[in-house]
Parts: sequence; structure tokens; C-alpha cells
Amino acid sequence: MDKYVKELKSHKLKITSQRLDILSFLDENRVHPSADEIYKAIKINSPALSKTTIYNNIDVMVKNNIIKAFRFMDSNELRFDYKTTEHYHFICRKCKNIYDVDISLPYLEKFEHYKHKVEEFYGDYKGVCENCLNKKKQKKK
Amino acid sequence: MDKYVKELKSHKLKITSQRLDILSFLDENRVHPSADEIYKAIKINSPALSKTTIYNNIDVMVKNNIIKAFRFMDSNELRFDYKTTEHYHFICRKCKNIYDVDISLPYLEKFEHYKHKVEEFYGDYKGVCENCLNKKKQKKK
DNA sequence: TCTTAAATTGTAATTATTCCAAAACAACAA
DNA sequence: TTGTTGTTTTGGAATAATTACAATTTAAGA
Ligand SMILES: [Mn+2]
Ligand SMILES: [Mn+2]
Ligand SMILES: [Zn+2]
Ligand SMILES: [Zn+2]
Repeated sequence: MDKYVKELKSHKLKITSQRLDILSFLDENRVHPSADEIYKAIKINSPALSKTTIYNNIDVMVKNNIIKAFRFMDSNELRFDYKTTEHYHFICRKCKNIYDVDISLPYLEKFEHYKHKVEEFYGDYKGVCENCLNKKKQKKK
Repeated sequence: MDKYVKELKSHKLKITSQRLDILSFLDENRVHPSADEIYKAIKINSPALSKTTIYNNIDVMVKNNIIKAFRFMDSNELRFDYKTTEHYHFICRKCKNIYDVDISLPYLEKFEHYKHKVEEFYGDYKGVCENCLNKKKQKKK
């Protein structure tokens, strides 16, 4: 059985082509797309698709922890991620690519001397990516 | 000379009552308000105020590093901070209060083995604050 | 196959923010 | 102190992202 079908069933969500499309798009295109980008990409092969369906499903999938939502400090649109395990993001201010950052930091322990109960941490980095740095170097030559 | 006047002058920005109002509001109300909250608060005593003025000035002040802008992972509105030195935020999911987190974490060093050049880091915490935790305890009694 | 609750759709509404052009104003110089 | 000029303010309109809603369709179990 298809892994997306399995995933949806395990959360007692109905199997619809729209949901399968969203999941496979996110899985196969790890670019952290926005709702609109997901919509446009899927609509090509399924012209009847409604944007509300994208929002509805994104919503229910985030709530069921099937996908992850995040946004950057200065961006006004939510982005989505097939990868739900703990990781952070690095965005390049030149090419705008978003890279996964797979480091685990001692956020929660460091926070201990505060009396609040920490449940979630969110973090992201900004800078210039390796590719863009190299391009710059080559130009200088 | 007033400290807000001095601050604006040091960035060669014109002194206007709107700018002084925004600065003193942010300085005296460290609640990390949104643009709309700033607008509503100042409008009480200056009814002619336009929301565009708030956005314009917020913008120019952020660019001049006089104030800081940030947003939470799940919130759709930008929030503003009079405090511009490095710090992070903790938001309580019960009372929605936003607390400053004054710890310095080794974000940049840890990131070194990536080849990207990190210029900025943004992070926030979510959980239940001390006050809300105590309220819960008292109820149980 | 029948039933029904859940999902999808299109449109309208809302929210946050940006754009724009006219009027008002702060700062500097005469 | 007044005049000039470039900046700021204003209100209204435009845009972008998201949410609300009601009618229609559909997945899945009996
Ligand atoms: Mn990711
Ligand atoms: Mn703060
Ligand atoms: Zn890049
Ligand atoms: Zn609280």
C-alpha cells in the first residue's frame, strides 16, 4: 500500500486524491513551498482544484503532525515541510533557497533556570549559502 | 534633550510627534505589540493618526535599527520591540504573554561545519509561563 | 448499493500590509 | 522670521494571504 495512504489512514483521515497530491508533492519537492506554490503545482494536472482545499488539507495535516508549517521572520507566507522531525532552517538572502539544518541544540536545558515550561522551540538562520558564496568568488577572479 | 529625539537625530530622521509617540509607546509598554496595537493606542490621543504612518515609521525605524521586528511561527502579524540587543522570545500558549529570553546560545559556532555564511539567527520558544503554571496548581488544591 | 459524515469547491469576507497622490510639515538657509 | 524644499503624513484604494460559508460531491462503512 502506498505510504501516503498508510499515513492518512493511521490518522483516520479519508483518502482523497487532493491529499495524496499534496503529500507526494511535498515529499518529492523538498523546497519548503508556500500554500500558493503547492496549489499552482497541483492544479496543472488537476484543474478543478480549489485553493480552499489546499488550505483545509494543509491545516488538518499540520494538526495531525503529518507535515510541518513554519514561516520566516520577514516573510508573510507560511511554508510547509514534509519533514516533521526536529530541524531548523537556513535561508539564503541572495538565492532565497531554504536549507535544512540538522543540528540539535541544547535549547531546552539552557532554558531551565527560567520558570516557564518550554514545549516548543522554533529557530531559523539567515545568511548567504555556499553556492552563492562560491559564485561571488568566481566573479572576483 | 529627550532620548527619543536624540535617537532619531542620530539617524538623520526628522522629528515628528508620530515618531516620538511610537518610540515612547514601545519603550513604556514592553509587550511586543503589533502594528495595529500601536496604532490603536496612539490614536486615542492623536485621532488624526493614519495607519500608513505607523507602517511607514515602523519600517524606517526597523531599517535604522532603532526598533526590532519579529513574528512567531504561527502568528500572522509582525510584532515590534524597543529592545534591539540580541535576545529571544517565549510566548505562553495560555495567556499569550511574550517574555524576553536573555540567554546567548552558541548558534553560530555550532553552525560552523556548514559551509553557509550565517548572518542572523532568529528563535522563539513556546510553552506555558510561570504565572499560568501557578494558577493551575492553585486550582487543583 | 445506500447512507451519511466528511471533503471539496467557488465565492465572498477578513486581515495584514503596501501603494499612491495630495496636503502638511520639519529643517535649514537667506 | 520667512521662504524653500525634500520628507512625512494622510486617507483611500489595491494587494496578498488566509478564512468563512453554503452548496455539491464523495469516501467508506453498513
Ligand atoms: Mn525543512
Ligand atoms: Mn523582546
Ligand atoms: Zn544562495
Ligand atoms: Zn501564561
